[in-house]
Amino acid sequence: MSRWLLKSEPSAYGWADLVRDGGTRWDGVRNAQAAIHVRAMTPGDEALIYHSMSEKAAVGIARIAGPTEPDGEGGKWAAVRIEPVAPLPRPVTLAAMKATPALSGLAMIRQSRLSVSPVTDAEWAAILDLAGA
DNA sequence: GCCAACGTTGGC
DNA sequence: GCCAACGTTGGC
Repeated sequence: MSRWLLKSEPSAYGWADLVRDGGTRWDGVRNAQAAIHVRAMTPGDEALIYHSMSEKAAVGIARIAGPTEPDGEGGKWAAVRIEPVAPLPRPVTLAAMKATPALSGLAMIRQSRLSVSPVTDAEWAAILDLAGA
């Protein structure tokens, strides 16, 4: 099982929307590197939902709920269905992640514009620890 | 509001 | 195929 981080602007679509909907099709990714990550997802993988811009914090855990599907014209891009698993006991801010040595290599930190990025097992554990889980 | 990072577009 | 110009994202 792999682990991921999905970035979203909460005013566009956030954790609360995901919970309300019971799941959603995560589409509209229009970045080649991010699309590679989407295509690498398999059902059962887990993903942190991170709110960018105003909040800058990871807020919940979602599960990849289906196989990746073509997205966009000609299926050039990829989308995947996700479902909410649980909110983090407390949000983990970007500042907290940056202040944690174990997370210095986190893909999202190294490349802030990447909207879909991998999270290693060790990084995942460190983030859940910060979340009080 | 500004700026850095990065991607894309279009002229040559 | 190169590169300048421009657009977008997202942190600060």
